[in-house]
Amino acid sequence: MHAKEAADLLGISQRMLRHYENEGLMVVGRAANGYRHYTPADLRRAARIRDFIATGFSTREIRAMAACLSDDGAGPCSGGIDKLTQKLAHIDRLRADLDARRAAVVDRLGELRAALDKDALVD
Amino acid sequence: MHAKEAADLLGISQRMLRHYENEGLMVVGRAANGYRHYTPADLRRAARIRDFIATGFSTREIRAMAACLSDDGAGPCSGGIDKLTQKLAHIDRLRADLDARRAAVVDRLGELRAALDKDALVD
DNA sequence: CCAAACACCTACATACATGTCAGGGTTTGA
DNA sequence: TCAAACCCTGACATGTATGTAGGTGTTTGG
Repeated sequence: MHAKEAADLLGISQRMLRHYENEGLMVVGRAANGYRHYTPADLRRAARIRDFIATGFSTREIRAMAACLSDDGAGPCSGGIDKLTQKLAHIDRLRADLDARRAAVVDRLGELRAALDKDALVD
Repeated sequence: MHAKEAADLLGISQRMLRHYENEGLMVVGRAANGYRHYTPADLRRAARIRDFIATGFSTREIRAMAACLSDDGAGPCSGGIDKLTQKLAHIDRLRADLDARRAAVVDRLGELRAALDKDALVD
């Protein structure tokens, strides 16, 4: 599949897709006319890169754990496990935090609605 | 507590701690001599910011959240129920996003560990 | 009282994600 | 065949995280 369709599917810009290549995170085949051709495997790899970046990894870090990117990424990805585990801790802390804050917001929303209802009665 | 101790506890640099302040993510009290004084609440807030940043959120995004999520956020959030409801939707999307990301990371981690175990058997 | 350790601030520097524009080729449908 | 829609490369631009260095005041242990 061509660049635009791939980018649209992944929800990122063609610019970023090219960026992944420039940074050595993936290699994409070309058609005779020089156009990039994204295979399903390419899409999965790009999606992983996208998620890694969205989760705060730099291209440098991602490159260092390239083995974690391929579908069959069994290889020496052990360094990646540590980093991923660390990242999990961050995410879990955030989740707990968001839960607590969400509860607080829900509470305040309840208060405000109660106040509005009371006002409505007075009106 | 002073800057160095706080930074060491949080595992970040004093530079970043100051950065959080410059970006308007937190306000830190000062002693008479001008030295910053970090309270336990400051430390918790800083830890949250640290985690948000480590997980790929920008100070801009964090700032936008802080305005409507702080305990006393009735002020800046006086826009009322609409804004809060909007924020709530935002938070819920974030939660869903973190859930998905976490699940993906857990899956990936499982695959990698399985692969390592298999390698161990062969050894 | 002095030196080491810390604090403060400003500012320059680097790395990276991303956008966008320029200039130029290719595909494709009407 | 012509225009719209794509593709490509390269370069410049911006926002943000983070380090580091220079210059200077403060604390504190010996």
